[in-house]
Amino acid sequence: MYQELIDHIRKFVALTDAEAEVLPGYIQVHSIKKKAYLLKEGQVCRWNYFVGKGCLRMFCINEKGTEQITQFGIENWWLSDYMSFDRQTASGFNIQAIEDAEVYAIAYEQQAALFTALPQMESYFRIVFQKAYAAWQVRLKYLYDFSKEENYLHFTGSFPGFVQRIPQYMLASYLGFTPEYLSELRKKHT
Amino acid sequence: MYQELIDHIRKFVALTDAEAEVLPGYIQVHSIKKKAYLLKEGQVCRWNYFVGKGCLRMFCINEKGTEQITQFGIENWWLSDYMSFDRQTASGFNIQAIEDAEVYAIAYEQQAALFTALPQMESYFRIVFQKAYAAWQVRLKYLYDFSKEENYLHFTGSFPGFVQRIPQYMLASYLGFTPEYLSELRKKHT
DNA sequence: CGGTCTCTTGACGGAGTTCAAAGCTAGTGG
DNA sequence: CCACTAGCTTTGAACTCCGTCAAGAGACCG
Repeated sequence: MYQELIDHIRKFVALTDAEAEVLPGYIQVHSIKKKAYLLKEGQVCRWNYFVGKGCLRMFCINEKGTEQITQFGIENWWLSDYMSFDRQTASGFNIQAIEDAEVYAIAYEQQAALFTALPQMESYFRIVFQKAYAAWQVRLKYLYDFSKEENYLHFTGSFPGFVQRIPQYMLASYLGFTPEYLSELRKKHT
Repeated sequence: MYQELIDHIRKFVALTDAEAEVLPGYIQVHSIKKKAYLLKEGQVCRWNYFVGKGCLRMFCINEKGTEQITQFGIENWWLSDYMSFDRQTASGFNIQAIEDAEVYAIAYEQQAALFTALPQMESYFRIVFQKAYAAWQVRLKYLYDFSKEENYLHFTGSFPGFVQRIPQYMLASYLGFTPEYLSELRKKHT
């Protein structure tokens, strides 16, 4: 319990065992069944989630009524709609479990208290967000620089294990094209 | 001097006048001429830049040899290649001034000392990065959800003043299409 | 002024979408 | 543990958005 989170925090900042015991006062554990929703479009996003086990997806519904996946959340990754979370306004996203999952969740109202109790958590999140933003810059470079075919090859080459965990149509949605075209690419590349 | 930066910091955390006087010990001011480079592909990114005046662009060169703009940096915005900055590895990006600019720059080696001297700066950057990441999530939603035409209309509608500051071909590059197609869109929408 | 950027125009081509239908797979209940 | 069904994946044909290429017209700076 809390072990995945504690391990992750200790990769970036110091945290004594005594301090780690304080975490449950500010961060909850939620067990999520496959297909359950952690956030629905139109709601105010109350939680910032850390994935301990399992896999989440974040998506929105476009004007044609199809789901558009923008992010996956896997083990050791923080996921939330940060615009909605930060401003406590209605979200334009959905977050759903695509496997049974165990997540650690910080409520919006408890965030400030956590930073007061454990100031190094402020530092931890500074580092986490900086790295997440850095990863985004790289992702955007690929998105713009390469064709959809090249993006597919790059992604499957980089995360072969992950690709097998999710249905093809979700991969297609994440990469920004149709399941039909993905099928064509798969045939082409044996 | 330092006023734009101090004002920005004070939007998010407390900073006394005495503390503000410490900033020049850790953060430098650079005056940049139009077209000058702040970072070139292949270099290690040493600096994290805050734009006080002027406008920067971040771009990479794709395999066809054309420039692909991924971000602009305008007043009150932090800009850097955070992957290269964080890991001190070779960058895949260029950063260039597209107007004469005045920027505040934190060197990689001074970052830790700044956070020790002014712990609230850690909190400030946590907030800055969280908001930048939130803005990215929204940008990605638009990128995937809408056609290039809709993206063009949305961007020009949202930032009419900014669009007039930059050449058309840079706008086309940022939005992910060709100057020729942008020209077509402009004609179509009077 | 003259030359180099920048923007426009139009013809053509191709990457990727849409639609419809058929084949598969996996979960569920009996 | 099997059978049935709903959801997932594949196929193929028609179509369309947008890129490429080439050439000309402005616009800006020295």
